[in-house]
Amino acid sequence: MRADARRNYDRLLAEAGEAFARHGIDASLEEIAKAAGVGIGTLYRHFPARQDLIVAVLRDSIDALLAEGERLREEEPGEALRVWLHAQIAHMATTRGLCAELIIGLKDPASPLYGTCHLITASGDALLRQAQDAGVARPDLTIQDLVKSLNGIAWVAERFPDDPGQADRLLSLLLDGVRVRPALHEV
Amino acid sequence: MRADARRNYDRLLAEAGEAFARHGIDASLEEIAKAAGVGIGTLYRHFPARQDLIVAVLRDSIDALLAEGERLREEEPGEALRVWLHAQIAHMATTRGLCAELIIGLKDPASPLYGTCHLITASGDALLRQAQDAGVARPDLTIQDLVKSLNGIAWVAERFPDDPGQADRLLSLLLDGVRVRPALHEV
DNA sequence: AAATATACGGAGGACGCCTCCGGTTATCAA
DNA sequence: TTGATAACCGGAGGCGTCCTCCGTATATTT
Repeated sequence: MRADARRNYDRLLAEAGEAFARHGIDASLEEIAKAAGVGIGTLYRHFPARQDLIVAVLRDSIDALLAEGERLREEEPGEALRVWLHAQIAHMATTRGLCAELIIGLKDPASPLYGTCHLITASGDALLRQAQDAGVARPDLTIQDLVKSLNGIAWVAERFPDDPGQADRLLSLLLDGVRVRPALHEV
Repeated sequence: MRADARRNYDRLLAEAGEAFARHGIDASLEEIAKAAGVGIGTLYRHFPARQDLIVAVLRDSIDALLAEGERLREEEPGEALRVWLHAQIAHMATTRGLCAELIIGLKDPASPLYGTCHLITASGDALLRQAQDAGVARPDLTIQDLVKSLNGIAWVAERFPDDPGQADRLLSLLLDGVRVRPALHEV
């Protein structure tokens, strides 16, 4: 990689991080290029799709999340799952529109986010299974549905930025359910 | 209202219904105007904001939903709530992007959907309270959080059109919770 | 039939995405 | 040091969408 290319790549990454944080993940790519002092063509050469830019920006925080998932396997299963869920929600709350992008990455093998999303899912799957084996989580629940519910919660919370407790309340509801007495074999 | 205006209004409504059903609620307004054989200016005069068009298109189905809510007050509380939740989900699944629009209408008093959304919420509130009084729904749950969860589920399901059971599974999960034994006073 | 209130249409400015290619520059070999 | 060349850069331009504005046309009324 040529030195000038590297320089531009780094600048773009920095400005993209800034822009995503400020304007959400749909920030204007032309703005990002301009802020990086680079033509729009250069941005597209380095990051052919918006998702490529996203994965690059998020790499560090996602690595941290995966490490946390690893660590939690040593904890008490029920609590480990709860903490993991909170961590996921908190991460998605980091950037407006992120949950929408992640849910696309979850189902579209062509998305640059596909691999990452499935690593996260696998990380959660281990914790869910532990909880199920310990008898503290419904045995018929799949990690796919759990992750989707999580995305849904993050999506909702994103729309109520004035209510900081929103995501936690919805997550608690998901954990405990609407019904007072759960009826496992009713549905 | 002048006769030609009325004619154009009706045509726009019909074409909008068609377009929303086919392309989702973000369908191009210029396309709708063209399909109705009308200038874009005419569309904007009749429906200054996209939401005005949406409420007009949805009026009938929402009236039906409200009537159903009314009817359900006569049923057994727990079952009534469950049916109502399913009906809401089914309605949102009608049009791609609808749940996103509704959740905006829920919080923004300036939105043309505000009134409608709160009528629906009120309708659900009656059923939730009945269920709570009957001891079959968590007493600390608010209708606001319940409706938001519903929107989240609809949003997720919208992204998995190939999985028709998606919404129902997530709704069941919401009803019964992740945990096997709910811990009411734990959170 | 004339007057008037009402409604129509689409040009045009703004913005965002993405492609394409003529011009520039870093790098390496001689 | 000096070409040669492969790699890289920039932004104009085509496209689609939103929304506004105002000169023109037409329904309605007197």
